[in-house]
Amino acid sequence: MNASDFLVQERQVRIREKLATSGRVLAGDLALEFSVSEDTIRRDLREMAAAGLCRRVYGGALAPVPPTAPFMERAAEQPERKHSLARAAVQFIEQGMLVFLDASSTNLAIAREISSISGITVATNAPLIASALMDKVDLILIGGTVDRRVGAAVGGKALSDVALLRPDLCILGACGVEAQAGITAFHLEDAELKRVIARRSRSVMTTATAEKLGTAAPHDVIAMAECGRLVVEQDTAAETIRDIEALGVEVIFAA
Amino acid sequence: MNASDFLVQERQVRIREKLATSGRVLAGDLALEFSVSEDTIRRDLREMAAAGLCRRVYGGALAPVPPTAPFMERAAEQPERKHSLARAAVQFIEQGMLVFLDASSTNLAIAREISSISGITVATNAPLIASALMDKVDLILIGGTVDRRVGAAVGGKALSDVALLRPDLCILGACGVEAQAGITAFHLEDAELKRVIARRSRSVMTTATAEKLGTAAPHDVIAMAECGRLVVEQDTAAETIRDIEALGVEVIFAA
DNA sequence: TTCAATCATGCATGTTTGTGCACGTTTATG
DNA sequence: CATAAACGTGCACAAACATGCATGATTGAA
Repeated sequence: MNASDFLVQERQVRIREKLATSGRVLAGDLALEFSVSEDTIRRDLREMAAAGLCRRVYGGALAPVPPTAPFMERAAEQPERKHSLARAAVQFIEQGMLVFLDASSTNLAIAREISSISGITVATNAPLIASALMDKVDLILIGGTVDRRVGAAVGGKALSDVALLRPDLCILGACGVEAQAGITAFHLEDAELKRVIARRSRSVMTTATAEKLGTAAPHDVIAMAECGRLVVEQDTAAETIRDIEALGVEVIFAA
Repeated sequence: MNASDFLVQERQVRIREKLATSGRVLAGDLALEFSVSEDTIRRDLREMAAAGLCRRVYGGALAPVPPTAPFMERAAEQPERKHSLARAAVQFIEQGMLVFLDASSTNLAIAREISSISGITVATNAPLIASALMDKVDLILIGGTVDRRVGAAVGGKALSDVALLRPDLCILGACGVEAQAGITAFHLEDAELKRVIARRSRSVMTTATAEKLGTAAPHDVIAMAECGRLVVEQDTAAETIRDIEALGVEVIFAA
């Protein structure tokens, strides 16, 4: 049947190779190249996307954005979903508060949303978030060596600096959120900083888009139970929510 | 259908790149470049604007600059003049250097220009400059309380942090540059920080657009003679240049 | 071998998405 | 005020899409 017969796995490996080299792939081209129907290619791509090996787009697929990519890149990904999470999160910020905003694309959305509130102070280790807030609120910049992947200062200097703060509210950015593993970061230094500031804060809050929920990442930050509030999307699986609420975490639904 | 077919996402990424480099984009040009109708381009731009990735304007779009400290408002003023100063200044940055970039609109232009150089480390107290450099160079962020007028950290914390650095090159932003008064800042804390970092640097450089030259501001930073190099525009008055060169400062003309 | 179960695939179906065009409105500029 | 360019919107159409189903190949146990 297959003129140049490929096993499914072979084909998908070839697609991955093409993605790695050119960064993009068209369904039509692939169908022609492997002499299968576009339907089959689409099935492949769907499968691969589910495994995080590519990003499905209309017409083909793109190389996956590495989760360690500068978080600004990810800010563009699902703006309206992040925006609704941000709107929900911002409601917990009250006048007079000292808020710590961790580095994350959703927190950047929060920073943009924050415009209306006055009389608050925000501390952050992320230059992009700081830029967005500079002329809106009183701002404390956490310095140190900037990690390119995280997009924020995370070194020893940053650690000792955040240890001087005592925020009323800490909004963590998370790589993954899972009932057992807790809130996770991508590397150790980032996790360490998140842990320190979270422990020093009067309350801790996190936002989680669907794809982050249930994801376990290598380094945990704090146990789920230590996070007071979690903002999730409306259509989040009821089971996931039950697991998290069972730990005493207040789950907030974004509009 | 598409002669040089682009996926939608690819096109938008390209537009973002163009925006990042040139700061502006015309709908007509883009339509031609990607061989789609202007309607499509407009839809893209509208979408991107909704995500905060650009600002829609009549005829095209501009790079997003929602935040701007007072000093940054001037960044948009005469982009091409600042750009040429920046190009001239960047040539003095060499591989392996530790460069301190002070808060100023011209320094933001320098940060944007710096893309090509590799193997350098930049330290800055300005979030906007840090944002621009984040994924280009090794970055040291100077923390502290951010002064809204300056657009950078200038408090006691920032002061003690810069005292730990020993840059090869320090590029100062100036409110005014005058042979007698020297390089001046707008308020005391800013001046103090500039002075400390300038004294600690192996070499000091400043850029001055025409309107800054000869301007005396309330607080001086360092005497003109302590500044090794001054980058000025081509059409600067010969008399001004003579006064400054008389103090042993090397004057560089921007192309 | 034989038969059933599983799998990959193509095709037909109805749906969604991106795009261009026509229309009337807004905007910049002389 | 006049004019042309840029604009937003509704509409139409084709391409890309998801899904269900039929088909033929492959596998594994009887």
